[in-house]
Amino acid sequence: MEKRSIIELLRHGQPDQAVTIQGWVRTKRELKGFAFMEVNDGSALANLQVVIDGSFPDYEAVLKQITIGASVAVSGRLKASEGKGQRIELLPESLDVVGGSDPETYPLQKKRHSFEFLREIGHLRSRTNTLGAVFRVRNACARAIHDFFQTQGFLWVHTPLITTNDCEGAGELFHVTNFDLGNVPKTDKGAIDFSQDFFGKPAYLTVSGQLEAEVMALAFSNVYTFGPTFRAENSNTSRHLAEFWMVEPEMAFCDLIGNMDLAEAFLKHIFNYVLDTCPEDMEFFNQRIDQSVLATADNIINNEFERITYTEAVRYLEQCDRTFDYPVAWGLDLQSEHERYLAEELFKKPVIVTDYPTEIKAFYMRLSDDGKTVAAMDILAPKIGEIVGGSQREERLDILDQRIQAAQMPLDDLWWYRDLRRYGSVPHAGFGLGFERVVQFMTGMGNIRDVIPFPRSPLSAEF
RNA sequence: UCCUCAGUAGCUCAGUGGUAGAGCGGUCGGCUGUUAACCGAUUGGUCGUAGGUUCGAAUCCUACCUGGGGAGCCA
Repeated sequence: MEKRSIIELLRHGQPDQAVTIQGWVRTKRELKGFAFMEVNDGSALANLQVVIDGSFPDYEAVLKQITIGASVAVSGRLKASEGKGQRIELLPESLDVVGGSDPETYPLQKKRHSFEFLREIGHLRSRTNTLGAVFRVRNACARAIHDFFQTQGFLWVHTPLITTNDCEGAGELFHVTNFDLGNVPKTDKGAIDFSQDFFGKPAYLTVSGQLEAEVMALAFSNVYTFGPTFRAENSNTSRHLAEFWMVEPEMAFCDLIGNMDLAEAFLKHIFNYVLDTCPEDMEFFNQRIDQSVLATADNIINNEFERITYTEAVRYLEQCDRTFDYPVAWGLDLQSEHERYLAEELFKKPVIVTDYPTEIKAFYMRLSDDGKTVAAMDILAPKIGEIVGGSQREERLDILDQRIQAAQMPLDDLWWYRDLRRYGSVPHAGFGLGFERVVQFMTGMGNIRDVIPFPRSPLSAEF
């Protein structure tokens, strides 16, 4: 008998087919003279129902071992189900309880648990319907990302996780050191002597692969990074993690329009791919988590994103009949409430806001001819807020240097980045996309800690 | 980090100054097709921690810890 995944049997299994399955018991229902056991192997949201007849060898003893969470291997024949709710079921000829599970202490029950509780049992929560669906969708998203870029000839480049460059401009950094923290070398003046540290200078976990991605784009034309990034911000929200994954494409010979076109096509592709490959999981989210999930996906796929400039956005906000907690004025950054109004209420779909004031954006963004704005773009999604942030990069060395100095950053540390503008500089652009936020947006999950298997956030890194 | 709400049985919660409760789960029993099965019984608690007020505190006060929601920062 061949081992089969449960998803394969649920979709294509035929009556009388001899199969072996391996998985974990989700639930057991005993009746007079026979019992139902539902087995899940993670391949699908649905379980395969195994019907154990009272005549099964050692029926009583076997049934006692079949508890929620136990692992089992079952061989037998499929048959058309007599009951409603499933097309086929399995009649066992042999049934091994591979690993038992004490029902007195196993924390998962046949009922709905709060996500807060499930986070406390991070090693077991992936065995639940919701988290299982989340991580299958997460996998599909990751595959869609590679699929999108690879078919368009982008090179996946691996940028470093450890960096000695502390001026990437985003957030607090985690230090990387092999110092004995109880006995850190000091200079004569009492400062930490980083010359004795592993890299001979301060090192950090990266907050972005963008600058290195630019290096690679100026050799391979179109590249993307996809990997973890780290922020030591003390952010306690449902949208922030200390360790999260980011996708950062970078295109040479590309301007802001090309950047926006790519970002929009990219998001549409991911949604299309997931709807295509995880229909049951998406249906589950739509029923149990957020009843707008499928409509949202449809909205993304079938509508053009609204494109407005920052200046227009400010005008919309000033003219609307809403009162905001934070002021709206040209030159001030958009607040969460403003972004939500634009995406959720005014346009009711993703909005791309472009051409932000120079002062509120990073040094590497290209200065526009008006001298007041930069070629930046943010994609604002309903409920999630900023899901994509990107820009055309400043390719002119003299202007880049002015911007670096205006940001009070040392030119020397960025010598290699500036060199890119000295040798074969080209207009280029790219964006960053928070991977977990896409999964959040896609699934409707309210807390970002529930769309990554092992979330890291302030005071929390247990599993 | 700020604002705000919460912490009581394994889980979800009720109990707002006077003998610690329910549902679910677990266990035992019943039931010949169940679907979060159903029916009956039973099990289960240092009321987040430390102080304080009071004859008496789960309940009121203070501090701290942890978690949720919102904000800032951002992706």
